[in-house]
Amino acid sequence: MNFVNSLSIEEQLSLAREKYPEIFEEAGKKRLQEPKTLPPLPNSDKYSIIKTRFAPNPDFYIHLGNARPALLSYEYAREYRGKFILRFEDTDPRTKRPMPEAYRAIKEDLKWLGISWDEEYVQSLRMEIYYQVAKELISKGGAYVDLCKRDDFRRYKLERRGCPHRDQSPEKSLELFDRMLSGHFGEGEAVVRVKTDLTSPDPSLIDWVAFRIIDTSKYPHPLTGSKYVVWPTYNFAAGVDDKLMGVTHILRGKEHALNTLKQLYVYKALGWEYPEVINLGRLKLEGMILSKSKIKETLRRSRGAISIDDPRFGTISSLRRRGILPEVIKEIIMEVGVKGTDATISWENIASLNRKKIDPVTPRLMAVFNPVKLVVRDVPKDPNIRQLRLPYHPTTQSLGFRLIDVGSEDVVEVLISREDLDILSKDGALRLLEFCNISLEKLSDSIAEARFIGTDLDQARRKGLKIVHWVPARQCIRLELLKPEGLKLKILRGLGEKSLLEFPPGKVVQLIRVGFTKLEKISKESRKVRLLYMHD
RNA sequence: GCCGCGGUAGUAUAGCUCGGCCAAGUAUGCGGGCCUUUCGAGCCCGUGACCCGGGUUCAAAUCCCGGCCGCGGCACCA
Repeated sequence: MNFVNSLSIEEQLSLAREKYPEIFEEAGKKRLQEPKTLPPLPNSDKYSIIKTRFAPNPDFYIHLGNARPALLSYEYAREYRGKFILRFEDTDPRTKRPMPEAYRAIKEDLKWLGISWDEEYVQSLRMEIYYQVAKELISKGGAYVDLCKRDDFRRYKLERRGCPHRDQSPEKSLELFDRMLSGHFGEGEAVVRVKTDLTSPDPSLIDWVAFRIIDTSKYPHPLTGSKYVVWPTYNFAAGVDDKLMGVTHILRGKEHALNTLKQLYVYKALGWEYPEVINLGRLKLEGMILSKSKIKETLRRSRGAISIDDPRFGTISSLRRRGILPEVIKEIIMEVGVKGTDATISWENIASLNRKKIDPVTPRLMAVFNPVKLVVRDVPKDPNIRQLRLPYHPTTQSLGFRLIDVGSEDVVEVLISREDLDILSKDGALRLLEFCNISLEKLSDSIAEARFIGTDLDQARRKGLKIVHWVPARQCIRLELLKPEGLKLKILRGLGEKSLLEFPPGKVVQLIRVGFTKLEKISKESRKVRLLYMHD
């Protein structure tokens, strides 16, 4: 061995090749691409049926970051032939007030992502269950009702001492709990605390709050109104539900890492076993807003001018509007994988995946921005030349074709973009895509004139002519293209083929040499369309 | 302040558990070529990374220690 390492790499390789040729054959073979698969779940054989869950707070719409735990949880449940649960965590009617339409919107977004669920729960409808468990926990000495002022408790905690209520009997706490339930206490006057290790180095862990009082006459819950005033905190409700619902594997954002430790105290006190936990890193979407609070603020500031599916947001509805296929989102999330590292998803990557999928089935049309008029002389008055029948896609025949008639006048007027006119003036000639080759005759501020020199594509190739898109001046429509650029939303105005009017709203079309776009609004009467720019 | 997690090309990821198949794979991006009536797609070629410093070892992306950087959490939000 020592001898081997004293050789150069080349010498080592050739020596090894001589002695063990089979190793090298193996290595050459496994270069093939493998599809991305999920790593196995920890301790999956411990459970007879694998159960995962996605537990959003319906205080807002979900975004790409939420799609990570949702999609992975769902995929795992499927792979292990287990069950997947959807659970709405809406136990804070005060600071995270549920948004009534969010329950529905989240389900819609999940369905669009291809996610279906076997069970559905709403926590605010399970209050009696939490009360029940709380009573059990208190009787077992795992929790107590604390009447301390918030600041007083903090002092006890920082000194690593229990507050006076900590040692009161379970009976006393149960009695106080009943008084909480009956509405005897106001906000901040009483809480249920879970007994934890007082010596924990992390003070936030110590005797955390499991229930607090929320005055629902002031902050009614959208589903239960003012019926309840004692509300479980996230850690209590989620922890208890995961056990009660038989969840075996929890996939959630790493911001919950500490919560696992908190909930463990409840589990220990009740003799439960904690599910397997996988903490996931956060997702960012390059150049887009994902943060709930930022989206809300932007929405508020726009005063109704923009909506939740604004293309600058990373919400699921925005990606859907942007024409991104759900399977692309799925692929990206599978690619990012099951781990605690944060990832910044690049828009280029999403666009590339999406493009490859839609390209073969997307009609291609022409539209011109920065249009300038170009007069073409000497175009033969041959219907074969002047009446064009153009396929929507060069290889996908089934997409059909459209007719472009450039008219029968002596001169043909077309519009090309300002940038392409520069090409014409520089090269002296170019090819109008699918139409004819032209050479420049006259160019001034007010007029651009060219001459027909043939329809032959091979001629254009031989001459190295650039091929540019165009629209006929006599029959074109106005269009507006909404294009997100960073955090700005630009509106580009241009002219396009009239056959754009024939598509239904929501149709994705490729504007040749511009990019993929989605038709959002079509007005046949005013001969105008509005498109949303998707990606190159 | 305290606690936790993580660091492989511009971006994302494979490899790290069990050190040698890694002169580090793949996708995207970028550069070039071919093909193609788009600046799209396809095909081919190229570009570019193991956070830093020590240690262990014949051998370290992989194990150990220290540092640096990033991210997350923190007390009646979820």
